[in-house]
Amino acid sequence: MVKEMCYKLNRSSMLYKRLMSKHLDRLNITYSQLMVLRVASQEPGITAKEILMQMDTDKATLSGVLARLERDNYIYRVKNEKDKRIQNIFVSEGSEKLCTEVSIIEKACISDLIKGITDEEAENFIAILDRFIENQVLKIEENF
Amino acid sequence: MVKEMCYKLNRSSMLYKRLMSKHLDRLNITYSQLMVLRVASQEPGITAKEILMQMDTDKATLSGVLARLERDNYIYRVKNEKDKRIQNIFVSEGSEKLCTEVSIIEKACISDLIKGITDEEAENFIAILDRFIENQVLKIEENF
DNA sequence: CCAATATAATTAGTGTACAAAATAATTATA
DNA sequence: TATAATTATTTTGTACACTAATTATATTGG
Repeated sequence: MVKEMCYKLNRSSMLYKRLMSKHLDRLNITYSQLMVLRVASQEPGITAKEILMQMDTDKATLSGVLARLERDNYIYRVKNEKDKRIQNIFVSEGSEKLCTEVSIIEKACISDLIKGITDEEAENFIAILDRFIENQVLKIEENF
Repeated sequence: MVKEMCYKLNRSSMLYKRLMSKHLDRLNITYSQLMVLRVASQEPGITAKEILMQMDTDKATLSGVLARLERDNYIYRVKNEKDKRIQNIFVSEGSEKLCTEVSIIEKACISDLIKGITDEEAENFIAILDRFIENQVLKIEENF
């Protein structure tokens, strides 16, 4: 039962990435990059560490994503003078526009995915998923 | 709402892979490899094409997974004489044992994940997830 | 029979996830 | 003040997902 749940969660996640990337290709940005860009645009001067805390991803992965965002001029980084280990991250001009543009695409992209699922069902679904995720986090922490 | 669902599905999927890979590390096999090995062990002489049809993954990805499974002696491949484009896949001795061993680990690993979720809730959850996945598949096909 | 087409599988290239190690700068401690 | 520990980030190495292109073989229509 749980095995089935896990398998299907994985499958759904894979399908979502496949679907989104098809649409994002045209804008020359990936889903992961976009997620980071969104967080960064909310808080000018944010550091990699702070992004990490908000996103529960891996620091090495984030490092790569930031490098590619910088390479493609979506963000720029400024060395912090007080603490030279830190770089402050700022989104470039136009990145904000890109974010809203993507939001529109995302809406269109996911609009049909709730077909045949009522609001109540979706709510119950999310509630159970939340509990499941909580259990997963606990289990991971317990196995350090 | 759907956006929240998608985000959480991704997160749960990521956590599951993280959790499983921690346990599988000891056995020197990855989750993807295991999934393929399981399918292959069900049907001796299966071809890559047939595995693909059962698993909805990418043929290039599968090619890599099979190469690593062969490299580590979990499977071996025999050129088909009738159609030389095809290789028939067989699992090596001991792979069956590995599969059952992993099943035990998997059970222990996911046992706590349903805590606080009743059987009925899990059933409803899977039913909605199935509908959601169906919609995703439709949407992907529609955007070719 | 042969050129066009289809099929099975691999290769090359990009991006992502994660572990482990390295680097560089800061802070705590003896 | 020298040394140790911690922190922020990058680098390295492995595995995957996906796209596009390629290789090798089979099949088909003229």
